[in-house]
Amino acid sequence: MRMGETVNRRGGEPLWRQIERGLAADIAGGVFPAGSQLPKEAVLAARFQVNRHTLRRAVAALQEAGLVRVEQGRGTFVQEEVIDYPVARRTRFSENILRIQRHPEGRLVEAAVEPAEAEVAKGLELRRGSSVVRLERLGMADGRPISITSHYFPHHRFPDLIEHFRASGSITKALAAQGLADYTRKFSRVTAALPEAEEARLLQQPRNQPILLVESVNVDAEGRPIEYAHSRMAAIRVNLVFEP
Amino acid sequence: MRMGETVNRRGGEPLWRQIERGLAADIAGGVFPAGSQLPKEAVLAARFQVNRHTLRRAVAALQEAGLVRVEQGRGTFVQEEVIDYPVARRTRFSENILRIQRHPEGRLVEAAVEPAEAEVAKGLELRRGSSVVRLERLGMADGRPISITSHYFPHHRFPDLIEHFRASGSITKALAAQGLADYTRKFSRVTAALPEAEEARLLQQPRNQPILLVESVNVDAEGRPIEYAHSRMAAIRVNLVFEP
DNA sequence: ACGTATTTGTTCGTATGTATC
DNA sequence: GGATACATACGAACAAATACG
Repeated sequence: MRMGETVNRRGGEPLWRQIERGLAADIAGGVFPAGSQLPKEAVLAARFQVNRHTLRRAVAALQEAGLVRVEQGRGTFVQEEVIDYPVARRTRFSENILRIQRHPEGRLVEAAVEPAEAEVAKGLELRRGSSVVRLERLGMADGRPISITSHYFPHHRFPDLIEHFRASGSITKALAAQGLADYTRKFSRVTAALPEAEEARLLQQPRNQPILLVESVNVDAEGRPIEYAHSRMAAIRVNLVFEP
Repeated sequence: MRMGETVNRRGGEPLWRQIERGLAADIAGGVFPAGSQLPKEAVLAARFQVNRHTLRRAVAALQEAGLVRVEQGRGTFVQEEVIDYPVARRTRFSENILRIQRHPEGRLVEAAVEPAEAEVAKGLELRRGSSVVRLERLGMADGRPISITSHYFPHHRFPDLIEHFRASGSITKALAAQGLADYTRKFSRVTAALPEAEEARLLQQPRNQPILLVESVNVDAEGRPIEYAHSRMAAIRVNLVFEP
């Protein structure tokens, strides 16, 4: 039998507090991994041999402490660790993730050359319909999906970007290979929405948890826009941190 | 009978385009105010005396143009105008709203002196339980609620802040009256969530539309934290814009 | 937790007008 | 005129998401 499945009814310590400790230990110990669903209240109550009310008191304490998230009608979930994702003048995905001591990974979802939509053209200061390179990328930290980003670049300036990206797996390196030494963030525009089915699937998150929408433009040393990007980030896993 | 309720089947112009113009005019004219729900498809189709497909084609065009938002199972809603709320080193609510040519308003929801919670204490670099002033404020632009913000200040440094705020209605002025000439934003941390019932009520928004959570710290000229703030902003109405 | 009603989304099929070669 | 392609319009049925008791 696992630790924490019995309660001491004599020790003077409230039962719910013992259960709280037990569950907290299970979460910390990886018995219930981050993001996973806890067994339903009735099962846990039976396991600890207490009334459901007592169990609920313990879960309420865990929620207060930020360890779990209770969703009415769905269940109780282990709260994921939230990543502080820094956004500054020089914002590079891999560097950012490494900076916070995590393992970055990127997966190319799609790559294409296509005419620019209105938004993209505006961001890149091109005429609508101009040829742009689009890279669709899933960003991960420690194996968990963090962001889906659509990157757009002017095609005339970076004609072989897709090949370079495929070779290096890094946008910064691909841009360097195309002759761009450095670039900086001009602005970021942030809002939130509920994800489309496909976005929720890629980000491995429920559809009723919001995502952060980040629109941004990067410019070269002369201030000319070289990238327009549109990111969707899992809000349960990410805090965007802006330090001026 | 109102204009735009009949279609001309002879003029050569597609029916759906006439309907699109009619609805767009109704929205612009305030017949359907921002945020309101349009009559359901069947009703509109009957009103224009066309098939539901034809009506849907018109609504699709309106959605493409960003005038409405269609939600399966709920209905079609007039899209609210989105405010670009700038966040920079010097971020002042009223100045920001004025800068984007809108009329700012603030309503004090609550004011109190209380012991600091863990988060607040950390942000203000105080010991937990230290006395802090809390101002709960609803920010509005052109009469529409934009944000609910909990402002926290060290009580020992600003003992009469509440009175000064009640007198001037401005945090900047109240701080000035307490001897603080200027302050700047140290960082902003952004995430998103679905609103509590009370938050949705104050922000006059549906509970299934996310809010932006902004945690921020302002510091004085010497870099000492003077304000910790926790904002909840209606994501359908606000874009946060960060320019480094 | 579950069923029912409401509302939008999708997919058939059919018919008509218009522009092009 | 005829053949073809395409956009427009209507009808019916079913699927999917949501709201509500």
